[in-house]
Amino acid sequence: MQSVQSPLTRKLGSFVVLSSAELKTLDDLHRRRRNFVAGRDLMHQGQTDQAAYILSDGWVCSYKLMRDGKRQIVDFQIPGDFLGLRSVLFHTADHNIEPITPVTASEVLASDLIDAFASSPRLATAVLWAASRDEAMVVEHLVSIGRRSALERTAHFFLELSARLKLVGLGTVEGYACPLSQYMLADALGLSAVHVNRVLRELREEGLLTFQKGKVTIHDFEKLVDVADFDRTYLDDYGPLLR
Amino acid sequence: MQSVQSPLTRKLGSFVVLSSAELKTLDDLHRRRRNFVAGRDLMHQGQTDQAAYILSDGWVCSYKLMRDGKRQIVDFQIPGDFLGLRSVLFHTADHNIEPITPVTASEVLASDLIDAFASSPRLATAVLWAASRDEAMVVEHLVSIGRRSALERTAHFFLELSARLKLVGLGTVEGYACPLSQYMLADALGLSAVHVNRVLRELREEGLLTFQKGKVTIHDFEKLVDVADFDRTYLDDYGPLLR
DNA sequence: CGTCGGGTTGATAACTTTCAAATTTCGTGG
DNA sequence: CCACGAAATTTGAAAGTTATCAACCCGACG
Repeated sequence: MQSVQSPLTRKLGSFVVLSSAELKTLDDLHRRRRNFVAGRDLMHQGQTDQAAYILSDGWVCSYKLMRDGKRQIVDFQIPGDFLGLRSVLFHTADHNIEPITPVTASEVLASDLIDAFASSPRLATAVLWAASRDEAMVVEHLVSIGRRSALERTAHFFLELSARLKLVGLGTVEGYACPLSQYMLADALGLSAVHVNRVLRELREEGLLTFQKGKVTIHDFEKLVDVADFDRTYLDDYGPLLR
Repeated sequence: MQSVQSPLTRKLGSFVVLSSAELKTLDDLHRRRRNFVAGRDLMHQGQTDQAAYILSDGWVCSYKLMRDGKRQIVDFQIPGDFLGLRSVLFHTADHNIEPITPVTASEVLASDLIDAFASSPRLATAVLWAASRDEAMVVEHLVSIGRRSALERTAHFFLELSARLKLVGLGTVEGYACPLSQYMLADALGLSAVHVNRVLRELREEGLLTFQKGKVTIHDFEKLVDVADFDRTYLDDYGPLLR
């Protein structure tokens, strides 16, 4: 009987009411804990037969590398997120995963998932929901990079992160801890690091938000939402999941 | 007993060997045919309780609109593709779907899918694989828009389309029919229509490919792959699916 | 201390958009 | 079969955004 919920439990629990049996099943997925150091890839493109993971502590990023060395970060994962679900299905990873901080994650074999789903269809639905939500986020990143200016895009990024972190108890309306460098931001936003720096300065000078020393402080949530054309229903309230 | 395979059957069949019972099940999903005219949205953002569809004839695009009217096309769907799978799961569509040509599609209810999966787990795997492949494509579009130049991005786009169309018998190494306007291309590639036009001219003048009058002609596949930094294994040969 | 990885700033270059206008294509009705 | 209008394509010129290059600063760390 543990008193502290895992981030995954907390996230799924906010969308589906979980029975104690389901809580136990979720808990059991967290056997096989692994630790990883920052900066050393945890998975890379082309690797076959990787397991999936549930991230319980720390941040990672999923990215792709181009021939010429440029990279595009597809998404950051935070506690409660799955890593490499798609790689399991394909038997081959199509992207890299790099721990940004020291990371604790639970290895999940395909069979674990199948067993868990068999024991609770509601859990299966919840996990599928989580996976679809991840896909919706990738789509939103695509829209950001394709059609938002650097400023709008950056604002949107921090708002999305804020919504996600609040969901697992790692952030408030005021702000949150954010261990990213401006280089990583650049690779995620499709910008150069230099330009990210300028955009951050502008956000700061406009009184919208400050990102300094690993901390994001939101000064004016409403104006930020407006600048970013951020959809409030995007992650918070994705409609009734189970009826 | 039909002599011509549906595009979906053809696509799935190229990755999983399907038994005649499975072929029959797939065929049964194509009850409830619907026709749609070009240009009139088939699904739009916020709509609840949409069915999913299997596209059997024509092209559609999935897109999102911004407040200021800009739009980003997330992907085009061609015969054999699913439409709106994610919308079914969320009970709410998070994007719009517009028929680009007159379209024939089969409506698929959630219950149809569940029944089909129950009758054949292999089919379930195949469909999941198709969904993951779609997600992989969105990721690749993200990379394209984030880190490839307009020329590279456009080249990559046409190569991807080529690979997809070949899979359902609608294209050859030489080229394919492509009913897109330069405006749509622009909305998909995150460029302005004017610039798309210039890029197309450059591709033509470099002897790489021609896109004119609804036809794409590939002049130099190898050089195109090189320019686009296109991964040959990307869609053709995604590793052994079922073992 | 000395170095090294961020972060910051200015100057310049490159790429892409925007605006405007001409040209071509294509569907429709005469 | 032709004429007409709407839509799509094409091109030039100018403006705007973002990248690149080059310094410089700063704090962490051996």
